[in-house]
Amino acid sequence: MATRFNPRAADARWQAVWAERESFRADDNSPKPRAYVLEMFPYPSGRIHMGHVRNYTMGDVVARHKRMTGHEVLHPMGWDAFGMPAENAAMEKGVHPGGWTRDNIAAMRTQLKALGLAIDWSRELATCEPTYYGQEQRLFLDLYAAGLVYRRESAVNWDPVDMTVLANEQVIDGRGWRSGAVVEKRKLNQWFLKITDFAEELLEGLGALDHWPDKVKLMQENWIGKSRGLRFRFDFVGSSDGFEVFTTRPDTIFGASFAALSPDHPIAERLAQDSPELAAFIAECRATGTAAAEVETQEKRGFPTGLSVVHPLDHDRHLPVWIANFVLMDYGTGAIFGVPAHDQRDFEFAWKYELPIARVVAPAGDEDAPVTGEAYTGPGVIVNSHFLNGMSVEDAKAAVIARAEHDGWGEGTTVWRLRDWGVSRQRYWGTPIPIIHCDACGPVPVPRDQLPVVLPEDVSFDVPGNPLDRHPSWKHVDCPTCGTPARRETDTLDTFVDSSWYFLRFASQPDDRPFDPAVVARWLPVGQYIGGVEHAILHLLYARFWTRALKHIGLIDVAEPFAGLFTQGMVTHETYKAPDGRWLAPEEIDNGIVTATGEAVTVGRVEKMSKSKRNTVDPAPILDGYGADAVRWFMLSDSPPERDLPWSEAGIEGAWRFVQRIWRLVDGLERADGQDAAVDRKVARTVVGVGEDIDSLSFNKAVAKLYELVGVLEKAGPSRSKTEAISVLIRLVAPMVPHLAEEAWASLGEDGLVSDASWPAVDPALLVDDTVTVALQVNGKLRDTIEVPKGLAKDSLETMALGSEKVRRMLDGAAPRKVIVVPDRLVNIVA
RNA sequence: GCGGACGUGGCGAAACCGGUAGACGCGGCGGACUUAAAAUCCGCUUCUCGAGGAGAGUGCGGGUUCGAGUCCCGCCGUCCGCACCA
Repeated sequence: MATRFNPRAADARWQAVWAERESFRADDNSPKPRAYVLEMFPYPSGRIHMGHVRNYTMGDVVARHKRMTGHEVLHPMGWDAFGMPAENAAMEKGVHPGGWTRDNIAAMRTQLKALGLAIDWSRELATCEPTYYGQEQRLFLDLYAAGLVYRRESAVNWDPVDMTVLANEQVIDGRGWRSGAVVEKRKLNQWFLKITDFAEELLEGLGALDHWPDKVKLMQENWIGKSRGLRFRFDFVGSSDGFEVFTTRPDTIFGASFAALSPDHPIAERLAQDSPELAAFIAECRATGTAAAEVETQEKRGFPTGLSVVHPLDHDRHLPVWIANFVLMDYGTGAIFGVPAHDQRDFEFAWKYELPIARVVAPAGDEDAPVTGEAYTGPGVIVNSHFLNGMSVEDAKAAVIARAEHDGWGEGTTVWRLRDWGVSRQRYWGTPIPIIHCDACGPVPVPRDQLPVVLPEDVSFDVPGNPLDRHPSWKHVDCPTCGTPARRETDTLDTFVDSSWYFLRFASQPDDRPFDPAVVARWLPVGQYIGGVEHAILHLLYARFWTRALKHIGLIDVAEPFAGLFTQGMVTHETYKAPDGRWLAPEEIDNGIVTATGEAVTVGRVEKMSKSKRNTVDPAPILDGYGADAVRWFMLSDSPPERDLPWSEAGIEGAWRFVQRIWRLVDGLERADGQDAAVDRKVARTVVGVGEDIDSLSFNKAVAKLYELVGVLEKAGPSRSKTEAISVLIRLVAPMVPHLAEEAWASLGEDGLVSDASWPAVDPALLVDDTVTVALQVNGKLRDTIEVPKGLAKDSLETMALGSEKVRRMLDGAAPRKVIVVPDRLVNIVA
């Protein structure tokens, strides 16, 4: 009597067995080779979404496969538990961020466990617990002691209603995303980490990351933004006073027709004190948003200071000094020289204010052609430039730098786009910065024996602003140095700090320090890290920096935290619209009709699941209905893992059918003797192929090979080969559909758990085919195929090809002009 | 604007080093089983014409080659990242 695989019963049963046996506990002292498999830990929003399911399924397949191939596997899970949503919930619902977060963690832990992940839950951590963030405070103080942390005044986006700092992404059209209030630029004292000290290292280090996607490495390279150029000093006419500029095009120095300062430049601010017009201009520049695309369309504007500077290579030439809205204070020196002929921004500026546009670079033959319409940025030879004339652009750059250094007015230098990492957040739900401010002693680190600095529980969110700042007692402490009354730092750390070292804490979590370096050394670097591309820059760069900083101060011995990185695609879904244009959720629709109203539905593009488009699918009911294995199988099927995966009802149905097909093979197995060579060969090829596909994370290809094998086994008659093949099949699918695999393993009467089984061995002889199919082409077009023994000689193949009836018909009596024979592949006859 | 990726059936996709394009899955069509449905099984499913068979075909236009989805040149389109970076 045929039965069905029933995930409702099986999933929970096997999950309980794994938990009880601690099957996935990682042993720090194991003699086996180690594999650290990690997926980016989730923010505990309250429910898992399909993106989590896909991410953790992929990691789980890798982890389980590594176990089967003899590795000691570390595959942990934790919670990126600090951050704004908890405070927003507190404000909206009046709940405590801690309670809200911990409830969410409990709910999501249950959901993740229902996926049957091979996780070492004994290492679970949450960044919002003092046991974690207290250790983070230690690391922060270590970096502080090493001079990698500093404090300075910096401009921030300030929301005057919510009384908080906003990230650039939270400023929409110049207004706070929550309050809608017009955002102000404010200067606040903020803590910074000196990531720029590591710019060169972080850039160079990318070169050794062979198992990272090129795309991510390139994005980081661009973000770090290394530029070589010349930094030099302009003196005001008749004065020894002046300012520095930076350029990557010193070769165009004779084409300069003006100098420009950023509106935020100290000289501009000084001049503004005596000039209300300039002060007004600067205020206008600051008012217009620095955000996004509006910059592109924004007009170049300037304010003439009336001052001039001396050209360093021609003291008789004086360049007017402008304040210009397109000069950024935080790149280079905040000042430039303008070469309108060869820089598009300078060109637009010069055009508007009628400044000279002098060509100094020209393609051959165009030496005297004026530059019109747009700046010329192409290659060429230097012209109109005294001693540079006739040089290439590259030679001229070197020559000008050499001259500047020889004469002492400038030097070749490197400028970075990367800026130091501001980590201060004026929020409650984050790691308290372990610093005490004393009027007499300045900022003083909290003594180690007073760590952790724990967040107070009794806080309210009924008024805007930082609850830590207005808490009646928390911030009032005595100075650790002089004992006089002092104040705690009330800012908390950016949550990216929390996620910059959690992978170290997973490897080792002693009570009295952040980690044991010896144990960390055994596990790190992470062998395979998996997560979304949205973290390609910030998280992955910060984690690289933090790891390097810890190595720099001697706490660990690894420089790069993640040896292998994989960025998976999103889970997408069709979108639906009602006739009136409102978005419809999938469950409101039946067969192209809105269930409630009978209206026709317009099916829109397949897009990333999002609340606004209402095209999300909650994994929970799907897991209930189909079980974990069908969901996992679907997540691995069809789409390559780096690409988006369109979710569909039909797709999950297909996965469900396949799970049952495997079960029927096991359930309906008739044991018999006798060999089936074709089955043996197919099995051997599949074992090797699936193993390779999992190693390269090509899960969709592994899935296709498994479908093929199942198809072959379904058609094969009973034999010893088939019986063994089914046992092999179960081991091959075990990383993907572990519950079914355990159930089948037990049903087959195999020993122990399939989770502890080894990956099947293969007889290499079975991988070699003794016959091959050879294609016969005439003029490159396929006309026939022949089965021949592998390795058949060229002349035999040629003879057979010319003997083919279909080939003869195509040749129509004509003698072949040429015959190309590729043994074991094809014969091409050129007529 | 700069940088990058990608473009293959109705859909998701495969195709190792230039060598039988479309494996595998979804959907669709036809059939079997059944009182019926579900489940399951079998066959067909790139397009065009057709009895067999033939022709076309990997975004478009060229090129290299006995042979191009794959290599080269030029377009077009989609997506992603950065965005006044001197």
